[in-house]
This record gives sequence, C-alpha cells and structure tokens, in this order.
Amino acid sequence: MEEGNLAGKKPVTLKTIGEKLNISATAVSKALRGDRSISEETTRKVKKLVEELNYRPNSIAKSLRTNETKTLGLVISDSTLSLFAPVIEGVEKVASEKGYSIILADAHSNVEKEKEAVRTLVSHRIDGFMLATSMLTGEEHKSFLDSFGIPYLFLLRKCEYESGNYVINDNVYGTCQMINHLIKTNSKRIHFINIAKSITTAAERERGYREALEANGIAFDKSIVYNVNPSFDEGYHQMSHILDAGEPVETVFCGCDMIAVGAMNSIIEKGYRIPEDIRLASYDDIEFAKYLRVPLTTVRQPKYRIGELGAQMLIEMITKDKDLHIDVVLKPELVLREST
Amino acid sequence: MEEGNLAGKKPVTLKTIGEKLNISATAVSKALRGDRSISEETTRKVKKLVEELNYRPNSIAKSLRTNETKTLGLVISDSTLSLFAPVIEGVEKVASEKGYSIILADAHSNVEKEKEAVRTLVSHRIDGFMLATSMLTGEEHKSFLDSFGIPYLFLLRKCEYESGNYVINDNVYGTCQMINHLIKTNSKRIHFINIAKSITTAAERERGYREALEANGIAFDKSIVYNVNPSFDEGYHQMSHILDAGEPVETVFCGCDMIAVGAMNSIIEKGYRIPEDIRLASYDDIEFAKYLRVPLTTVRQPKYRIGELGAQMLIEMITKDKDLHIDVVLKPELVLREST
DNA sequence: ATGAAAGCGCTAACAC
DNA sequence: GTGTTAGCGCTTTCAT
Repeated sequence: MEEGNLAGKKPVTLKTIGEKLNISATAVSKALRGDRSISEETTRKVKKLVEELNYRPNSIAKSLRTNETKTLGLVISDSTLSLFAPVIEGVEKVASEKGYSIILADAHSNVEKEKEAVRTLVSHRIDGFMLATSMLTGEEHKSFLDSFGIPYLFLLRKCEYESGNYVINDNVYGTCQMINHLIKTNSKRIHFINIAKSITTAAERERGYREALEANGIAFDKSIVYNVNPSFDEGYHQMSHILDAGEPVETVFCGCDMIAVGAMNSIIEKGYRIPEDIRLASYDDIEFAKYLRVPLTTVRQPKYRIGELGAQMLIEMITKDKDLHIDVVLKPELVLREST
Repeated sequence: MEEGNLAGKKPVTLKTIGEKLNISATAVSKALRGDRSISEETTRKVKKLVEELNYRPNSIAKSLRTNETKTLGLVISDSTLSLFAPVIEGVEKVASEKGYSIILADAHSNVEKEKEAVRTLVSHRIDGFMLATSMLTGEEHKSFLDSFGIPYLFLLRKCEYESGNYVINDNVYGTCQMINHLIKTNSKRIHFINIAKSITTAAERERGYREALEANGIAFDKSIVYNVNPSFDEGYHQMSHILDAGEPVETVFCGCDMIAVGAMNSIIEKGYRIPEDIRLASYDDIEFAKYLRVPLTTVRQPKYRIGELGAQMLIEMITKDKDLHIDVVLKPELVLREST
C-alpha cells in the first residue's frame, strides 16, 4: 500500500490519529497546521503517524467549517473550444500554483444552460467564478450573477455595464490596427464578415473597423458588412453568397478565425487564389491559424495570458478585496502570414 | 434581487426556512427531497418559500454527510489540447446530464505533477476520476492509484496491466487499416514517424503497422521507423532529417496528427508536393486536420464518444459496482483526404 | 405527518 | 501545551 486509505477500510481522521496517540483531535489538527502551542515532541509524533497511516485531510469537512473550498468555477460556452483551450490552460496554471482547483461547466451556448451552470457551481460552493465568452453580459443578468454574493469576472468578452469585472483584449485597437494595415498595403474596399451582433465583441470590432476607415478617408459601406455566428459553416455560406452575387471582392476581414476558415474554403473552392485574387484576414489567432491551407493573417488575442490574469485577479478578489474592480484590457498583436 | 443570498446577508439554510414556516429543518429537508411522509400542504409551502428566498442547498454539507460529492475528476496531460477538447466536451455532457460536475487537473506532461493532480482531486473527495493520456499507465503506479479506494479509468491510453479500466480506440486495427489502404493504393515503402515509445499507444500503432506490412508480404524495415514526441516541432525536425538524408521518400505515416502537421510543413518547405511527390497520412483526426495546407488523410479516433463513454462507465462504477471491469475498445474510422 | 437527536470531520474559542 | 465544547448544514434514525 503506497498511500491513501485502502478501499473498504474506514478512513483515517484526526480522531483516529488522536486516539492512537492518546491526544485530542484538536491537538492533532493544530500540530498539522504548525500551531506553535503544540510541543515539538507531539508534533513529530503526529507527523510520523500521519505518514504511516497515510492520512489525507477531508477537505469537505474543512470547507464546511471554514466556508471556503479552494475551488474556482469556470463556465465556458462550447462554440469554439479551440479558442478556450489556451484560456483554460492559463487559468489552470495560476489556480494550481495558488492551491485552487477548477470546476468546469459548459454552457452549451445557451443562456438558460449557462445560468444553470452557474447555479451548479455555486451549489458546489466555489470561492469565485469566471465566465468565458459568456452570454450573460447584459445588464439584465447582473442581478442574477450578483445575487450569489461571490466574486466573479468575465473572460474574453466584456459585460455591458460599468461596474462589471473583466479581462479582455482591446478589440477596437486590434481591429483598427489590422484594417489600417490592410489599407496601407493597398486594400481599399474591405468586406467585413463580423460575428453576430448579440455578442458584445461584435460592436467593438465594428468600431475598430470604422475608425480605421475614417482615419484613412474611406467611407463606411454598410452593404459590405455582415454578421454571422462564429462557425465554419456560417463563414463558408456567407462568403459563398458574397461571391455568388458577382460583385468584385478584393479583401475580406472576418470577425474571428473560425469564420475565416469557412470563408477560405469557399474562396478556394470557387477557384480564387489567396492572397493573389482575394486577401483574407481575421481575429483570434487560434492554434491552427498558421497551419491552414493558406496560413492566416490575424490579430492575436493573448488567450493564455487572459486565462492567467483572470485567475490571478479572481483570487485577488477572493482573498483580498471582494469589491475590487477588475478592468484589464490587453493589447493584441498583428500576426502577418500568407493570406494577405 | 433575483435569486440567491445577497452579498453580506447570511445564507439561507434549511433551518432558516423551517423557522419561517414553524417547522423543523428535518421536515424541510424531507419535503424538498419529496419524502412522502410530509403532507402535500407543507411540501407546497416549503417549495414556495424556497423559491422566494432562493434557497440553494449547501452541497458541501450534504457531501460531508452522505460521503459523495457528485464530482468527477479529470486529469489531462497538456501536450495536445486539440486532442482533449472533444473528450472534455463528451465527459462534461454525460456528467452534467447525470448530475455530476467536473474538476479539471492538468498534469503538465509530468509524472510527479500527475500524481500530485490525483492527490488534489482526491482531497476534494471526487467520487471517481479519469486519466486522459496518462503517464501513469505502468504497473508501478497501480498501487498508487488503487490506494485511494476510488473508482478510476483511463481515457485514450491503455494501462499496461490486466485488471485496469480504460476506454480507448483500437490502435492496432486503425493503423493496420490505414497502412493496408496505403499499400493497396500503391505505397510500397512507408516511412513511419511514430510517437515516443514511452507512450503505450506507440507499441500498438507499431503493431498495426507491422501486421499490415506482413499481410501484404512487405518486409519490416527498422531503419525507416522513428519515434518522436507528439509535437509539431519534433515532427518537423524528424521529417527534415529524413529528407536531408537524401533517401527517396514515397509515403509517410505519422503516429499522430501533430507530428504530421510538422512533417507536412517540412515537406512543403523543401519543395515537395503532397500527395504528388510524397503521400502523408496519420492518426487522430483532430479538429483542424481537414483545414490544413493539404487536408490530411488520417484515422479518426472517436474522441467525443470516448469522453461520453468514459463518464458513463465511471458513473456506473460509482453507483453500481465498484469492481466493474471496464475494457471498452472503439473501432476507429479511416478519413481519406487530399494528402494521399 | 413531524420532530429531536446524533453525527459526518473539521476548526475556533475558550478553558485549564 | 493540551483538551473541551460547539457548530458549520445537512441527512438518518428513531420517537411521537
């Protein structure tokens, strides 16, 4: 038996240890936590027995007593796990370093399921939670989220009210930089297949797009801006519609990489070359953007960093100041590849 | 206030509810769990108040009492999240349907960290756990894993001892099918860039490779079989070495998609065409295999299904029979794309 | 049909 | 230095 309590045997508790040593469970508890009021002698004996019996503290009991579980909830929306994966890694890294575990819940891109996910997390008495690309960013959900009296923050997507906490990248800046770059490199007319308007990010990216056009004296043309769900299929179909309409297409900027992958396939299928005939760029820089048929020019969201900072800020809120206002906006970076 | 206990206010418990209704906490508890010994009248009143006060049961307290937490541990190895993502989704789906939550732990591709991850999960008193592409598949770790007296199983990767539980795909069959297909379509000499030997999967895939060669009367040539870590970089470098050596390369089969992506880039960089000059195939079918520079022919592991079945089997072990022996081997499927 | 009491394993407050 | 008591919120007996 290497460690732990063997199946079937009754678990080792503080009391078990105390009985064997003829001291109280309290003393054992104190000894284990290094309380100086316990003699060195006793502490030594306790630690030895703990080792021998492979005692593992019952964190459930501890949590009930101390009212903290050392767990963080992470709600994700399943649409694009390729976007979440690095965020999860970043969260997990910081959390585990600070002694927290992650309980994962999937919202399945559905408001009701997301609320249910939060309720489930709360019933597990997580110390705080994070919402990645949440659908609950609107003011109307604020009271729901606040009602639990637990710190929380948004990752990747901003909430719509002033007082909310979030860790995001600067979508206006990133888009503006990219559009600016495209214009400087000879794109005059840029089709924009943006993500759906229901997502707060969409408005920010549109703003960046408009600002860049304006700065370069190009008129905004509503008729070449589209909004679709962030999926391969919708990107593919929207691009096909545009191409089928027969109007000249010079440059396409997509609101996220998954849309761009769909658009890319449509463009290639119809016999156009990228970037010779049509230049293509987008946003996110998911892992495989560089491995696509044509490596994709895109704006890199610091996903891993967002995860790290999110966990760090949340733990800050939990341990230091519940009312901390988190408003972290990271600068994204242009990644120029062959698609432009 | 929409629901939950407001920040600052003291939490609503069974006792709170009981006091308002002038009944005992016990009665409230029973009413909530639909115990027939409580009158309809009372049950109705309890439910109404629960709604009003937004009572949420404290699952920590419940767990302490009942000795079950309704949580499942999932240990992943961070090497290729693109491989895990669908597995996690499958696990989460089944788990949440059955009322379980997932605690995630990352082993960071490191044996000691993986053991530490398991210990952390156990200290949270998870009801069972899963190890995805674990490094603890060897006999020497069995007693460690068994010592906690908690059901567990392996996902994606098999343990090396008879009595262990796992949900995997048939690597011998999958590889054999693919190699067989390649041979039938005119490949006679197939370079094999397999994953590292330390991974149990490697041996299975090599066996499939050898069986297919043998069945087709082709001699096994040790000199064109390589073992590298499953990463882009190692695939890229191994392929470059082979190409630089100047020997003729006709067909390359990689032990996993990430290696193939690296190999693909090397092949293209050196000016060869896929599949005209070199045919390329591999194993896994990660999400972006179909979006690569050259869409990849590969063996599809049923990743989502493995997650679903894993969670289902584990819950079975937890609720029905601790000693259930799980030995699920799913048949993979060939996916033929442009790289061959 | 309802309640009182005990206890899950732990920690905190306060004795001695 | 160490022990006693109490209680976190819940469920489970066993009375009534």
